Amino acid sequence: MVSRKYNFRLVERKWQERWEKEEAFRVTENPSLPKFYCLEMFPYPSGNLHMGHVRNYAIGDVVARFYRMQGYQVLHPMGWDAFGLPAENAAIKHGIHPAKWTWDNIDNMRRQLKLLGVSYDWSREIATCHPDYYRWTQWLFLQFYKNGLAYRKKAAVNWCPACATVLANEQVKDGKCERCGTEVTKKELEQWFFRITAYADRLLEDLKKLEGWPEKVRVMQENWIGRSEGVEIRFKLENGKDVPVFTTRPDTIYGVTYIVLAPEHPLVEELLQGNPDALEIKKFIEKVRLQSEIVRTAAEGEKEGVFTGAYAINPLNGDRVPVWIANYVLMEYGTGAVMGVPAHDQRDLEFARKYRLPVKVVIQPFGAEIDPQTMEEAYVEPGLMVNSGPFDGMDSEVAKLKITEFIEEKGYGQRKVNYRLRDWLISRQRYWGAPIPIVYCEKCGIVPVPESELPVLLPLDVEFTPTGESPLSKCESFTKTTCPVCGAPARRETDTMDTFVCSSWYFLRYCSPHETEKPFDEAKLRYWMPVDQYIGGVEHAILHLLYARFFTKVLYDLGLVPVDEPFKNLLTQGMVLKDGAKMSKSLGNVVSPEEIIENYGADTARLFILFAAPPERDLDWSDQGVEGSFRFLNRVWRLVTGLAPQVQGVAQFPLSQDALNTEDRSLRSLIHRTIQKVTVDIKERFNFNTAISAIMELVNGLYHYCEHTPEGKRNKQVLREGVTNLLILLSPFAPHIASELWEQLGMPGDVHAQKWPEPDPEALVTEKITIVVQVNGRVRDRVEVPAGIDPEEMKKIALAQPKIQEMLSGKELVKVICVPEKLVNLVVR
RNA sequence: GCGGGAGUGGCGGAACUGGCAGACGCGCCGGACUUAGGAUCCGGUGGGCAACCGUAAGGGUUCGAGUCCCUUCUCCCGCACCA
Repeated sequence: MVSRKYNFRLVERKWQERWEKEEAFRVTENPSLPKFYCLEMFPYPSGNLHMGHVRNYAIGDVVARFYRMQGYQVLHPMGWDAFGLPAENAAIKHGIHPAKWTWDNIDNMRRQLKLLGVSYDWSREIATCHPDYYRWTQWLFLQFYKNGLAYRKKAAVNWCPACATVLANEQVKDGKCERCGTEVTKKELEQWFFRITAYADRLLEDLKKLEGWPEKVRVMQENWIGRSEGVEIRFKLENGKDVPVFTTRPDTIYGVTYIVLAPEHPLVEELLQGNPDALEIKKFIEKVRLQSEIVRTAAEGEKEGVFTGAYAINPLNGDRVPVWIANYVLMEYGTGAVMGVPAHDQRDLEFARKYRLPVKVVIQPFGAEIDPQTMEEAYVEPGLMVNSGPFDGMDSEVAKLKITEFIEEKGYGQRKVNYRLRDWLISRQRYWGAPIPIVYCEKCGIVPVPESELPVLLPLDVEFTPTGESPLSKCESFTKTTCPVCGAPARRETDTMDTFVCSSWYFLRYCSPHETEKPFDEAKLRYWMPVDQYIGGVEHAILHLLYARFFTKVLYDLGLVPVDEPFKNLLTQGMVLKDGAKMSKSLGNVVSPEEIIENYGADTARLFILFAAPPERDLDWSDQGVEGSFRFLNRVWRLVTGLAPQVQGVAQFPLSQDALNTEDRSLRSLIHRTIQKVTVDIKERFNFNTAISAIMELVNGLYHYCEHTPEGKRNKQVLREGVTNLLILLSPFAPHIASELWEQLGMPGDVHAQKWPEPDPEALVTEKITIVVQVNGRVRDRVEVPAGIDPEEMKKIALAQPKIQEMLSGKELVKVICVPEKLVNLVVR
């Protein structure tokens, strides 16, 4: 029985229920099949799906369904990045417990995801806030700790007053909190760090392996890690102490006219002893410390400094240079001290001019001369060495190496590689996160919680106050404990872990989500890892993607994970915009996925979002575009239901091309060209928009065939071939309607379980082709010729065309270019 | 400033290694069917009456350039006193 109208609500509900009941997308390891791990970044359970999610999961589902039909064992899981601040804010604002808020949100979003019809193996669902999960997050923390990769230190850290917690460097954007936009301040706190800098080199080096990643993301990570090679040189202070400075320009060392320390530099204190201006200087230091990150690190920011009264000796030429303190030197990078070379460094020049410090040129441009008195811009290019003792006359690029060698020989310093990357601050003064499994004992100090006592459970009966103070620190039943080593009364760590810790290993957990003895089963990791295709927003280019790589490398080194890179291929999708702007409540341009699904169905929503733009590009939401996609699905529905009586029960005989007439052949050719195009577009190019347009052309072609061929004369086998392939090709994009029509045609099995078709080479062969005839590069005529035509023959035919003859009369034929089976270009004068 | 990407009809976007610019869709115009059509089906649709002109602008290479090279402009994204 065939229903006439496309009732998407009925169709979608029916198939969603069936997939759920049959657990249609559940997978297990099957060593006899090739595997494919398709992963989309799991969402934070904010409560509702937004269009960005729909796009992300629609893309992922096309990939997953496609590979499944290609015969792969496809792991396609979903879960929840469920710890985080919004849950806590909801608790403060509405008095709902973060746990309840989170779990309710998860329920709602799971429901919405199911409305989308994404082919997940729901049996593998995980939530990072579940004790069965965060137990292993804690366990991993302990492994890091045992291996010296988790440590505690006091440092000036980023503090977000609004979130009332510290932040990692990666989570500060333009001096503002990446989450809430509040200006970040500095706070001196003792905090937990992960030693990601120990992996800086490998994180950088292995980017080269990630050929399946967008160049853009690799470059961003490269810049973030910020490796620079240089020399650390010790300048001697007059009190006998050494000040090491880091420079990438040892060739400019003879041009040093002063030394600058960061205001936080440990030597500052003693340098000021006995200085009558010490009070003034300390005031300056205090002022700089209070300067926000934005002011202090703005490139165009005013450089400010004070003279300490002390001098240092340049070890290479014995110059006595003043030691200054300035706001533009950062304690966190290098040694917290730099050598000032105003002639060859723009920042130093600006500083020197302001404070009337001498400028000394030590590199002159080849064939030119710059004057230190009048120069307005530092000369940073290579050139000829001058004023540099034994190195005079050398090319500065050569001198760079020679001076480095000289410094090392003399013991003035050594080569050094510095990174911009800092260690990852993972402590958060918040409640809704994985507790750091550490106990502080008066006698034993920092004591890790024994693995057997994990998880350190988050207590549920805590109080939330609007001040944002960590509820854990006030929860005595939690903080009061005994030392696991000596049994004495002890205090628990009350900070929780950055949620990025939780998301740094979830892709491993999916491989064995119910494992109770360990975080993951190695045999299963060996089967599934790495993730073959990872899909998500580019906003995680540094944060999550760098952390996840770091975790994978650490776990690889510990022998726990068989791969050292987690994500083989990465697709970063563009944003979903409305009227050219990001969808936001304040702009009032939010389109709700649930509303679209309600009015048009999930298939339409998915189809539109995949058709409107290639995945990496931003996509502007268009209500009319949605209408168009909806119209197309209706067109498919009418076509297939209309043809059903003609193709039902028609056997799929091997077709012989010879038996077909011209129309049948050309339809068959279209069918197979479509198969070819859709396959390539999904598999090799991720161009879902063009894949869908090819399917649309097939539908147009089928309509066209029917219009021009009366029912009695239609070739039922070709029609059947067309309609069944249409549904198969459509099924990754619009799975519900494809499933329903497949069933209505009486085809055996489910469409999603069909083998992905391969184009028939015989059908792809066309006997006639149209070639283009150009005169002087301009198209002048088109001729139909037999395929496989000899180039000489092509030329002859081209020249014989009346139009061409006419154009050529009275001209001299200079040259004939022939692209076989494509075009003939006649060059005339 | 440095790095990455992008500029193609009224709009979203096609065009693999240089070889018919504008596929497909939206919108618009016309026709058919209709009591009606905002449904559906069919046809048309870069500009110009034409020769011709058209892929941000200018130059170059080539028989031939949206595609390759040089110069410039605009927009988006990332990083930004990192020594």
